[in-house]
Amino acid sequence: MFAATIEAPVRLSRPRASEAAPAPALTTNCSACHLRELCLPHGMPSEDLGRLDALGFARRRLPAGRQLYQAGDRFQYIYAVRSGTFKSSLALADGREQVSGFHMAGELMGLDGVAQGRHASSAVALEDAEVCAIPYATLMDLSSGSAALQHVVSRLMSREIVREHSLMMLLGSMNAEERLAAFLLNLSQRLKARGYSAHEFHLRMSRAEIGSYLGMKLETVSRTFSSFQQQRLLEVDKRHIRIVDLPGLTRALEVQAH
Amino acid sequence: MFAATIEAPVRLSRPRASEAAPAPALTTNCSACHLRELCLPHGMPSEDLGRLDALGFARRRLPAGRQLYQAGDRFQYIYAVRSGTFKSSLALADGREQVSGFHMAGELMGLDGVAQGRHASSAVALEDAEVCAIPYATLMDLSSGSAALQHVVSRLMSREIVREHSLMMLLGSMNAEERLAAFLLNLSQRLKARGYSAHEFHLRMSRAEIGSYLGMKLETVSRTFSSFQQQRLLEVDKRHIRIVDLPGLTRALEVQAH
DNA sequence: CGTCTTTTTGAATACTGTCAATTTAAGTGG
DNA sequence: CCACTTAAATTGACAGTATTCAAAAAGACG
Repeated sequence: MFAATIEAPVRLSRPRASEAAPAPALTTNCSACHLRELCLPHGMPSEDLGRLDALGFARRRLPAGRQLYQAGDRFQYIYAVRSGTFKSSLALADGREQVSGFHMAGELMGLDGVAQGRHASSAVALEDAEVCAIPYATLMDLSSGSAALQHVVSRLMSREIVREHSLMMLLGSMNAEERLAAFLLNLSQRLKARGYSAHEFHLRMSRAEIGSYLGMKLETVSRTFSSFQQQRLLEVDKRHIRIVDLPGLTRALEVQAH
Repeated sequence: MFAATIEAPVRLSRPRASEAAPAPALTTNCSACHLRELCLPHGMPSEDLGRLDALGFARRRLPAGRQLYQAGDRFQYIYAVRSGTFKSSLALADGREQVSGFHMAGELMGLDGVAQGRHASSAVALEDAEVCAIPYATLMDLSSGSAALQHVVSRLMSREIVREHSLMMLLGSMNAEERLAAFLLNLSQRLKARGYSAHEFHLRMSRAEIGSYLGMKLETVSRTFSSFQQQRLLEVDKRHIRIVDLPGLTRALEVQAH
């Protein structure tokens, strides 16, 4: 059963070419997926890939702003982003939220739910998006028969730990310029890995969301963007970013005279 | 093979009652361990516990200040703290370090190494300490035959993710007093869970290490301790801490008028 | 076309960091 | 046993960075 509080009615927009398929709406075939090198199947031998295919993960479309899951919801699925961008965030006691990550195609969400059997964070689509819903229990069953799959899952969790390490480092020891530079360079790399331009892109998140993620106020984010522009490192037009001086931006990260 | 750069010669102090045992020096029997409810075996059915016992994890003693592993070292073991306290830390490009965690009896270290096959952080004993060295590959082999063990390991990794989440929140949205209060309350809880006083304890780490962990300078840590003392929340004598007003300290966390 | 949200920018404030001096504790060696 | 050295912690004064409050401009959306 889906957790009723969050699993929004799946609005399959324009069921294109779905008449022929016998399966209920869209399911995923990992071995044929264009994201396979970025996603769960990465580094998996083809025989195990076949087993993943057999599961046929259901796809879900979400319009911009829709929540995928919420902290406290029963944990059943991990989600692989197929398209669009998500933010995940934690709620503080007093109602504030802190953004804990942004996720794009091929990245997994929801691994923090394994610990308690309930999601520890919430995930929201920042633009129209699509995910694969991977039933965790099924994945575990499958991986007990496959050392390779087991390792892949463990490695993904560990990668999440490492990712958070670097964010901690950022939050614990960098100033505003270093934080924003790190953020932009990270985004740039991930976009490049997905075949997009590393130099020019559109931010899917607001200044407030960036600030929340980086541990600074939205005004400071805005000022830092302006400062980078004055330094001729960036050209900024609202959410459209052009990295003019990539080495310079990288230096903003390295030259830390703390 | 042990990674020669870090695996210090195991100095088995006083091999007590080891003559009779055929196994090389000290090994662990999880099912009889006084830490079993806090450590890896937590929540594991007894049959799986038996399998853990069969592995007989080697113990290692470390004097204060000795490194257990270093970032970049080949990843082979995860470590369970038996006694003593550890800090784990990340090295920054410019040589600075950031403390990413403190670990005490029953807690696991090294899970961040799974991702790359190399340790992503370093771990150092803050006082004389002892660990169980758990060979990761063996643990994986074992868990492919046991769904319960597999779940336990996954849950532990996920718990690490959640733990880091809360640290991110701390670093991203709290001021100095809130950070230190959160740190002390967390320590207090963990000590209590281990049968120690929740109100009075001895810090194993320096002001600089606390500051690094909390994303503030050592002087600010010191000032905040003094401030808590003036507010009659704590009594502080160097590293000896007495929590005088636990509810008050908790309020320092909740009353965030940001 | 008006409303609402997002972003930018300015000015003043607050908090934390920096630099420096002092105290205390812990070790070292004469 | 005491002088000496070293490391850790505290405290003060000042500087610098980020936050807060406020206002205006620019888009986005219905």
